[in-house]
Amino acid sequence: MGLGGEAGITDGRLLRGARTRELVLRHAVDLASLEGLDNLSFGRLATESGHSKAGIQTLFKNKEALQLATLGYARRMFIDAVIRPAGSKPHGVARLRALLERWSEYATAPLFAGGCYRAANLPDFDSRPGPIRDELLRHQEEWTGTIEAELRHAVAAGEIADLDAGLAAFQIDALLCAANTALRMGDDDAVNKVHRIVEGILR
Amino acid sequence: MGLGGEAGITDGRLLRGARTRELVLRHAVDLASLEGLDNLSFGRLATESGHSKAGIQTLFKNKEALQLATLGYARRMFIDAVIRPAGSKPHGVARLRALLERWSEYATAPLFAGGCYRAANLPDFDSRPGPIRDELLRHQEEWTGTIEAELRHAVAAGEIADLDAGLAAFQIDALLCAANTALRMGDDDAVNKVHRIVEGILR
DNA sequence: CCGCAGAGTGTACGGTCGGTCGTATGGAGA
DNA sequence: TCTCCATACGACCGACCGTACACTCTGCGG
Repeated sequence: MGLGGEAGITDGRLLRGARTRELVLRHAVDLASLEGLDNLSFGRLATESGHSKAGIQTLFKNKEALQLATLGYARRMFIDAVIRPAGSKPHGVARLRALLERWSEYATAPLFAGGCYRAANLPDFDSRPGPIRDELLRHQEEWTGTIEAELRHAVAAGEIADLDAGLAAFQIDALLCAANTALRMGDDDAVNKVHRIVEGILR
Repeated sequence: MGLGGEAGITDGRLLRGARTRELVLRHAVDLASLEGLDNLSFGRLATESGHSKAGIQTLFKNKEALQLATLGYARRMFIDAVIRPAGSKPHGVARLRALLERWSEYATAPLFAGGCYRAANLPDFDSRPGPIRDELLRHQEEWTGTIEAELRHAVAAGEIADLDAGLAAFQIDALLCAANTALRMGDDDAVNKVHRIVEGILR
């Protein structure tokens, strides 16, 4: 297992690095969802992972690279927790419902300590151009793209009435993000709200 | 004019304080919408406003007090720009449309340099209990509450079909927040998207 | 065996942060 | 006039930040 891509590594040195890199990233991803990507710091990650600050820095060159690595790891966790499991369902409303179901668990249960990493960090970086914003936007479009694709399948199969798939995907993602922060604020009914509204959209 | 509440002050000392306080808050509000409330700093505000760091600190005691003052000032700006102008329209869909129209301008034009201050900071503080989160939640409920009230008026007057006003308000606010970050990411069509979806909700 | 390379450590540097002193200025009120 | 008080300032503190440099250790390839 492991999301670090350490599968094909035979070199013991690189493998050791990949292991601690993943161990650190596991903490970093929680911190990023709790307090934001730019509240990550080498010193803090070092203390909480039992390594030295300089050691962490050799693994992730500079802070921006650390942030990008954290983003990549979070994306892989997201795919494993939400997108891949839904892949067993057939295209259309079935897979769409599976995606939303997995997303609800993903946003509720402590996969990330602070909820969805995208919803937590996109508003932070939407006014700061740069590689991190670009990467976040890429993840965002990847997610809304999957929703939109399943909506198109559903329409093509006649499972739901004809609609603007792109517009509906935008709408659904907006609901999910709002539900994510509502959950953090103690609104336990947020998931139910999304469920009701989306069922209304699917008629 | 002025949002600092310096209207009834006759004491020259307090009046001078209120003036620079407002001058500083004007900068603080832009910074808070651009980079978040906790990226505010006394030193930076001091440099950009031409005062000394200690001088700013005497005006706002704590950093937390500075953040709360900034939140309060942003709220007053929001009310002046969005809620009050719509007050001239009659209750129901008319005022609701006016609210959304003003909100679109509010999120597009540079009233706040980084867009809606609430949408920018709520995801930041949703996992950090404390007075700032509480205040943000209060503003949020105040806003969704006004939307919900107009929806109820519209239903009662028979202007729109019967619906769950609370649920619809949650939905509309979700769309507005999503549109706000979409605007920052360069999606010029975001406002139009919201318009189309909301018109669908109002049938 | 040798030399290279990556992981990991220790140390230091310059900078910014929030916060706290002591103090000076200048209006308000006695 | 004298006292009080809020504004405003400069200097300073300890903490943390990101970064850089000079190491040691260890496993790989020639």
